[in-house]
Amino acid sequence: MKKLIDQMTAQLEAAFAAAGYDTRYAKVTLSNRPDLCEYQCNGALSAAKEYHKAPAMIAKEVAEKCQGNPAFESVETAGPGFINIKLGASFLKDYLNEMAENEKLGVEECEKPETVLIDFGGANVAKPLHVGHLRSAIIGESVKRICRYKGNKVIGDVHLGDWGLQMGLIITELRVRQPDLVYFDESYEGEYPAKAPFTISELEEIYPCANAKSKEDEAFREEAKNATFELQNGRRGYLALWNHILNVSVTDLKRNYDNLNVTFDLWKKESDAQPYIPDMVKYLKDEGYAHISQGALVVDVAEPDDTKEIPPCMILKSDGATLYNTTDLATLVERRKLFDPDRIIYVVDKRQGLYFEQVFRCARKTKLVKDGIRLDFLGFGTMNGKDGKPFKTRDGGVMRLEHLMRDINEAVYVRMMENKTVSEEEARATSRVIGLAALKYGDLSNAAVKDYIFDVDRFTSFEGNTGPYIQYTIVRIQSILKKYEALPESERPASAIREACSKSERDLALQLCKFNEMMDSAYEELAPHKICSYIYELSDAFNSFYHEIRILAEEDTVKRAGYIALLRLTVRALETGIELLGFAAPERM
RNA sequence: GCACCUGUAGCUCAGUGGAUAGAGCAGUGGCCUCCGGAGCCGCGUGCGUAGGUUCGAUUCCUAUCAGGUGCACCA
Repeated sequence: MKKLIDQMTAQLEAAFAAAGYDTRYAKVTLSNRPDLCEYQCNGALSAAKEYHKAPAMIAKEVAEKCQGNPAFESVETAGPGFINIKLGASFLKDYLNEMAENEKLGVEECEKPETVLIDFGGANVAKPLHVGHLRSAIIGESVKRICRYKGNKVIGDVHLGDWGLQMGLIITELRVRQPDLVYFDESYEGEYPAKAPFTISELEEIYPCANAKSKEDEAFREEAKNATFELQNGRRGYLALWNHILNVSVTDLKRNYDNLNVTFDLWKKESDAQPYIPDMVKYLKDEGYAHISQGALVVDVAEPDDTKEIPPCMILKSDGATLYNTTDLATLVERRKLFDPDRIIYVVDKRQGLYFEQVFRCARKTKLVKDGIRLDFLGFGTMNGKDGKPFKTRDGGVMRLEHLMRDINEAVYVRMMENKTVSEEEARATSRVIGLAALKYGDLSNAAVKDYIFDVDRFTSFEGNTGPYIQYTIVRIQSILKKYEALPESERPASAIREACSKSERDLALQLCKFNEMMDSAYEELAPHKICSYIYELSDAFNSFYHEIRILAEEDTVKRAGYIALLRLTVRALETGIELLGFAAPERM
């Protein structure tokens, strides 16, 4: 369905043409003076120069060509040459009814749907998820849903970190603790036990311990490096241990992501890309892309018009070992082979911006990726505490994601018990749904690139621009709809949305019309926060309408049915919005 | 040193080459015989600074200041 603003522009194009002006000046925009008009066109101002004519004159001529057009209630000129537009009531009503019948609320799918792979989550094996992973998961999930809504084939990949030094560290520490395990016996040739020799909580304790040790103990670090090397070269016992670590971790990660309502289509891992490395390195050498610099194998990626110095992209370290770059490049090769994506979006901490710039340039230059592929780096800022510094626990440690969610749910629960007389059991269950909304909306309502301040008190206060407010509005509308459905059928005549007859009703209608425009821009810019502000404004518009109009008490049953149709559309827009953000509304709250 | 990101109201954040820059919180004054008051309706403060381009700049460009971040063998 064509965006309302484009339909307006088409009308204005006809008027500009009829008045003898170029149609490129006809662009209609949302009014920034809602007191004067709903939409506006500023083209007369810019056309003035080309036609050597006063902008007000041009505006007047164009406005005259619009008179009598049923799409408009009025087209007037104002100031130095603004063209102010109000929509025709009937046109507006028709637009909404068409939107209501459309499965996607009028949002058009991409003309050329793409295969989009989204790399997000940032999880590592054997490390618990902490707040640092929160943004990647939340933003990535929403971006995934937005891209899918626009009709693309979208693949979400967690791309697990399972192959670096961390694995060597864990293996080495395990060896210190349990030297007698068969995994360390090189002469052992039998089957290894099916059960892991550790639990997830032990694993989570082992890694930080080993990591700390490696920073102080040179010998331990060397041993860990060696273990990493042996693992990567296929030492049987280490591979078996690695498998255990992987299984135990993934089970735990899935549980955590489930709680966040975040899912992945793929659970690929760094190690999956390993088989592609030898051929890739050979190719880079044979084709003359790579050369030795300071002992390491690198590909130059600097370009003449760079404003900054871009270091070369390293393929192999001077000791011949692979590194993160190698794996990421090999992953691109793997993805091309398995999925042939048209676009890959990395949802990663913005501090890795330069690094990804190198990788992307290298991949393009060496043609490891297909021509025309879009490689997007969606970098996000840091989540800070109230003091403006990176979010920490009270004693200065890294906050685990589980604990963060538990705290939020608890805060919501406490508030629910204060407010209403819901059963404890129901409050428990509902507080999880609301807590998730508070958490996600609090994050997503900020532009991703910016650092933002995470404030539990604010997010769980449930007042103003928050996830719970949106949920509340949905619950409220659903409650009205349920009451309406319970009426006898004879009192519920069929009716579509009717022409608005009050200011608040018209405002609500106008806000609904912007849905597909908003969606397109959220998609173009990969900007979930645009959905947040839209649904907030829509909730606001609904609540004003609700306070002004007695919906169920309306005696004219056809008129009442028209209101109900408007409410149904409103609640669909809100629910679609939160669905795209990655959370849902409870039945009651 | 070089580069990137960010500077908008007391606080947390939106926003735009156009007319009078918006929300929420906090403060404050109203609204429950009425569909859910987690709500609604009021009240006031701001585009870091200086130049430039433009009919018009908070937006684009340049300089400058402040905060954050990054600059090949970590990921």
